[in-house]
Amino acid sequence: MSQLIVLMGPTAVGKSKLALELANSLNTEIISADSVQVYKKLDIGSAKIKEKEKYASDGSYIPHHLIDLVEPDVNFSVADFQELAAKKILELEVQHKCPLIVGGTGLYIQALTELYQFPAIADNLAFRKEMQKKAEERGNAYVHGLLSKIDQVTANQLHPNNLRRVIRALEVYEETGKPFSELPKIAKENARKSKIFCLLKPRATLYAEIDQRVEAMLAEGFLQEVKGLLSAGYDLKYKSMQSLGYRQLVDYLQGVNSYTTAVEAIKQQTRHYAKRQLTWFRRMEQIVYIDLELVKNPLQEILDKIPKDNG
RNA sequence: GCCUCGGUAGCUCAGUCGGUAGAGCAGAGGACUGAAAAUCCUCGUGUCGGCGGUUCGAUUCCGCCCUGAGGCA
Repeated sequence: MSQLIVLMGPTAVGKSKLALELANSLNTEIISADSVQVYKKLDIGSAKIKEKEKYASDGSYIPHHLIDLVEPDVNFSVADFQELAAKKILELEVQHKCPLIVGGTGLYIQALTELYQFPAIADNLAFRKEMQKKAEERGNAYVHGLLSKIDQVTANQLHPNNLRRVIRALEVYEETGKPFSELPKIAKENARKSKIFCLLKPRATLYAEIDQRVEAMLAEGFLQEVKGLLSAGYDLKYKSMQSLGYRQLVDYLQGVNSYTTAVEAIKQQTRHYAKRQLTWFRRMEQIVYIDLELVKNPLQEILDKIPKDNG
């Protein structure tokens, strides 16, 4: 089994372009690890690569996988990603191509590199709703208290206000009969080696480029895209539409916000998001950081650090 | 020239009946196992425009000056 090559980095840092050249050099294909690009029709706002852009500088076509998997009304999850990515990785290995994972969704990447194990249960939406209602009626602390009774360890780790995850832990208990903290979490015995590269830029540069990219998306017709999605019946109740940029433009189109407020909010929240991504990356182990402002030839730098016995 | 209201954290502003000040936003740090572009937690010292006066003590009261907005001539 070959090792995984991972190229990650915060939003707007310039992953996609470098990924094309890297994939070409390694004679392989790209597996995207992006929680929004999995949705069809969310193109401009997710900065999805266009068909005509999937060519390396020497003209070679680079296939991209795990993009456009489901319609916007399907709720896609990490577990889905993990399963599909594993399948795709296997397919590439059969062709003696080393899997190249490219993306910014930390959880998705870590679910792959650390082989997270997820309990084999279906979403219990009714249960979630019920708990939500309890929280509204009796407070977050009450629901957190319910968790304390059946799983003190997880309860201690979760802030009572982090309702979403408190409810999830309760749901897992409801479905499996076991406390969330006692489930096996990582399948270490099957762990595969991975070489992880993280692209960086100084914070100020990154933030300036985020602003520019938001403007570029709007110039490209982001608002039209959101209008189209809304009129096709995809609204904020779907998680795809709760993605950055989409939700703010929906707010504008529904009269909640002015256009300028919406645009400013997109920029701000994208900055916050980039910061959260960096926090996530920082905790991952054995990351090779590539500062794009310091490294002259990032492609070469990466290639030099990939062990030759690969693939 | 006169009158009125302002000048307090990077921004918008609150406040101190005189005991050196606090919110929101921005920004920073963190958590994260089936919503993750989601969700959640933590972090606020700044010549309180300047110089004087009164006072044990002034950002707060008084005077002058600088400065912004509006009004009257």
